[in-house]
Amino acid sequence: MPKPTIQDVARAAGVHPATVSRALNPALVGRVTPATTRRVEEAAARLGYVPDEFGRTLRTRRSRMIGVVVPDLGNPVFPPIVRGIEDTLRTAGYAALIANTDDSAQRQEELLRTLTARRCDGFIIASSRRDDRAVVDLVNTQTPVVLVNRLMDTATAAVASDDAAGMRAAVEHLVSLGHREIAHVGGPEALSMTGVRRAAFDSAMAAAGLEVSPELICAARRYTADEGQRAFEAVLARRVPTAVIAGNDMIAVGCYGALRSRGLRCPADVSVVGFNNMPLSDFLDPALTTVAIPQFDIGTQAAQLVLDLIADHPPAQRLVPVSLMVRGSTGPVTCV
Amino acid sequence: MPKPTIQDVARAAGVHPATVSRALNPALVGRVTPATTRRVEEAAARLGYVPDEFGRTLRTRRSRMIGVVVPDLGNPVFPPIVRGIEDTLRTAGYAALIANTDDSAQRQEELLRTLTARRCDGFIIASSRRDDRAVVDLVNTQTPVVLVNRLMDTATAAVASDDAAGMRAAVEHLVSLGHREIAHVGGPEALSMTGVRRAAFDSAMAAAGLEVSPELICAARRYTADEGQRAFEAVLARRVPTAVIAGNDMIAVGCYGALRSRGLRCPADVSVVGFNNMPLSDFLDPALTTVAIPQFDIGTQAAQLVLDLIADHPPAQRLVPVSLMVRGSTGPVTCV
DNA sequence: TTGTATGCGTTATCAC
DNA sequence: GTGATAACGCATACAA
Repeated sequence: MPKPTIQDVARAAGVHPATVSRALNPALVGRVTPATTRRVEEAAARLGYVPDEFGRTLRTRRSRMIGVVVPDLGNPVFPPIVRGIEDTLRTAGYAALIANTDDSAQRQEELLRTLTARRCDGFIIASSRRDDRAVVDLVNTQTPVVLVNRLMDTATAAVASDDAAGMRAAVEHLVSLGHREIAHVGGPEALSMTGVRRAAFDSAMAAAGLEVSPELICAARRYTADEGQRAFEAVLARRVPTAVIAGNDMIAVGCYGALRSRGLRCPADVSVVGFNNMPLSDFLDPALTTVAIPQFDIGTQAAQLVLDLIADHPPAQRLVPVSLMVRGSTGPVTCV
Repeated sequence: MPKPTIQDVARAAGVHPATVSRALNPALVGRVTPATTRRVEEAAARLGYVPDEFGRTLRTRRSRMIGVVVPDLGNPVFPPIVRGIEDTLRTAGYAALIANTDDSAQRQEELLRTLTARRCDGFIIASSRRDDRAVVDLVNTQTPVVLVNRLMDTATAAVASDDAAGMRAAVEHLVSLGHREIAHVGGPEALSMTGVRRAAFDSAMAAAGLEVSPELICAARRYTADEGQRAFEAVLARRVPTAVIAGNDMIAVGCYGALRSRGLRCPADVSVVGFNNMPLSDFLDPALTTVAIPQFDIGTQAAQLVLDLIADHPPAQRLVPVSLMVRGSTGPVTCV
């Protein structure tokens, strides 16, 4: 038997469909007599009626769906964020439509088109390129958009980790261990996060009175272990630093690989610091010292911000605090 | 300006909306004159018209959305599966609506209700309890359902890893290293996967001519590192085996923790084998020997199966091959 | 308090 | 080959 509609309930309760709609709408309590309400509720329960979100969307022009755009769910930092988003949205009666861009601008544009065609009420975008026409366009059409880990301008809602503070803490930690030759392996230049963390690295180094040596800086082509390894191997071929700060934990894992492939030990020869505190980073070999960002919380806040935008609140920005998790991958400089 | 509708395109092209629909439908090529088609396509391009999936759903009664139900996206084994699903669905013009159950039967029931209210065309369910009324009901209503890692009966489409073969390979590997005292830490009894892997363990042990000692068997309350550690600590308090096979990799990570907390070394004192080959399992300390299941591929196949069901193919079942990844967490029994 | 009428965007089905 | 029409399920402004 097909799913019962509001019509079926109306027939069963001997009332008009509109009355069923009102009786079942908690916001309209008092506009229907208790007796009628009870009859309707009974009929609905008996038939197993669940209001069709689709019909509701059609009428209200609200789909209660949020498009969630991430670079790659396979990167362990994103699942906790997505869970935070999903839990918060579900509690509010919303659903998340998740899409992966693999950092491709073209793919992202397609996805946003598709998600728009599905009438998403808003977007949470955790995948931000520097030249993000598609996102700018979206914001300009008054669509609720929340950026994750990117502040665009004050008119756009966003939640981001305090990367500058994190980078300072990382550099200070390494300096306190005696390091002065500190490398940085960032991600793809096209992503805004890369620039933010790179700039944070530069100023943290300057604040510590250290020079940033150009030959100790490089960019992985993606935020993955493979590309991180390849990038750091290029650095090591030029000069071996005493420590490296990676653009994120996956790149840090790649740095582990690069060190191994050259017979260097971590942290005895080179200390490694990651970024994000992704799941399992504490179980790596060695356990990774990393700048912890509150992943689940970032997801929660992003969801809350997009719900706020939908409720016509002005766009807000949140900078969430980070903390350095000191583990086994960093140690004092060993004299040769 | 609001999103253009088919009406706007019709006006701009000087034709009827129905003609626009036909002209833009690749399946109906030839039913509209080339000249008209070109006029329509030009108007659509000029206005930036994208057919509204919502209106289409209303009319065709097909939402092109698939509900994807997983226990917890935070478990590293699921993101690759979900990516396989999502990539395949997107290529076919479908979208994935993802929901986490946290292994709660009640939550799963709610989610299925919600997803049904959103008119999902089908479901991929990777979260299967033994007593899964909600899923059985769903299947009975002729809704396309694909189970992941659970075979229910021959009438239900499913894709599962060949856990029996994997468990045999794990036991044989340990036996070849001289192990005879092999423990098993499974997951919650209520989940079907737990029973499957437990039974596979029993028969693999029998096939190797080994006794299964009841005091070396136990069940974690969840498939997490914390619960795995707690469960294995209980085993260790009774008797220390020379090896343990975990119900999945997160439990194996918990076993690492339990060994450490008792001052035992892996693999010198106790060898550990995991299940799933989740991301980063090769970067753990020590690198985890584990039964590898083709996660992305499982997702791809699950998506294909649900699309097949929607296309009215009969339900198919796929048993995907597994392979044992031998790494640092297993070694020969050391004589005391 | 309840019933009536309407429209959301699209496409299948008919009629021309 | 193209136009007209109806229908999908619901919520709301308006009428009774």
